[in-house]
Amino acid sequence: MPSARRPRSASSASSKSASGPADRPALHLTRFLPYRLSVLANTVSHTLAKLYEKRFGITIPEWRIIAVLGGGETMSAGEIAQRTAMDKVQVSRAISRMLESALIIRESGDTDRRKALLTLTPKALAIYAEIVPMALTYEEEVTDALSIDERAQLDTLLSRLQARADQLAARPAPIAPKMEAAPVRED
Amino acid sequence: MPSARRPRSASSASSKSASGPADRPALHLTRFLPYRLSVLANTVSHTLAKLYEKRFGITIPEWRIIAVLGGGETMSAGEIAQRTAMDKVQVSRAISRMLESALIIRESGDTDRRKALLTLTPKALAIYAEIVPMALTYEEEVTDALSIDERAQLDTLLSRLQARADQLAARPAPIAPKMEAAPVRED
DNA sequence: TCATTTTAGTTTCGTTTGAAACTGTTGCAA
DNA sequence: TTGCAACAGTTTCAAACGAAACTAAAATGA
Repeated sequence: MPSARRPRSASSASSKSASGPADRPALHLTRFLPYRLSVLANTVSHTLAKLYEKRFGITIPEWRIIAVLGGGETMSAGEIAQRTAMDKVQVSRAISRMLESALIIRESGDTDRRKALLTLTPKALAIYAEIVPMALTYEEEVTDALSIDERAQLDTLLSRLQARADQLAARPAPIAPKMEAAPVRED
Repeated sequence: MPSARRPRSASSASSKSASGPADRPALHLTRFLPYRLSVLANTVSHTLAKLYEKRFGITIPEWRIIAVLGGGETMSAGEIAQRTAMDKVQVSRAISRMLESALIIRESGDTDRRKALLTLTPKALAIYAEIVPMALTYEEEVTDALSIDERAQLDTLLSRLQARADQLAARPAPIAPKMEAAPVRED
């Protein structure tokens, strides 16, 4: 059943004559990996976020920061950005919200005053302690849809895909802007 | 190797002697499914979006609409929303952008004048014809990281997870505890 | 029939986002 | 030293978003 293949005959479709829809490559969104990933990730994130947003009044970025600092460690905003895969703007904003709500403490670094050292407050650690079981429970509820073997497969697949996706993302944009045949541009 | 399990108890090496951190559940973001899905989906979507945003000046929602109407069909905004998994507001806005850039045509329905019938213009169909091969190529580049068997597995796993996630999302929120103040004690 | 509810889609409003510009700090090198 | 590039974070600004309110057109039903 998984062998449902997509018509992959993209090669000869470049004709502008557009007459024969026969060999026009088609794309079914519901089978298209980027779409599927996006929808799934959204469903999962939103469901989870609702659980803790209501309860603790924190957003996804704040939750992520709490997650990486939850062990009580101290780190810089840049390091948080790396570990949470958020960009520095997002981290900066989340931190200022958290400063206001007393979830985080910022101290100026001694050696390098550009880097601020960030640590969770006890209040945030308490949230962490409450939220983690919720999060793990939800994760388990989702993965309950899979057998043990499948969960291992999933782990492997996601890692592989992420590695490849990172690689492709790092690839510089096609060097030639290829404006030739700009068939769609009107202004 | 893929069966690396998550250590469900914190790494006991908590330097603080404070209380009993021994059995405090920990969560490593990099192994947490919602996070992994979110990062992967983002990487993939963004990389792909860059390919066509630059080239055609369309956004992700617009691309999705083009994708579902690319066969030349006509459908209502509501149907588009369903098929693209976007909400009606998002669809409405994407459509008005597309009307401005002459990518779509809106006709009032005969039988039901609430429903507008939407069809792509030739210009949009041309974009579709160009974008689909790009999109499929990108998808293949990503899935090249997987064996044939693994691609089939991925298909299965994603479907299962989506089904479960939908089911959990539909579940009514736990009887709103909705504590207004101090859901978390400070000490 | 006329009032009410439901459905389709749009608008509004406050928030969130991302890219780019900006501030302040450090490292480096002439 | 000074001068400048690189770095860490923040701010700005316009676009994008989501929830809820809104308009308009069916459907329901009394």
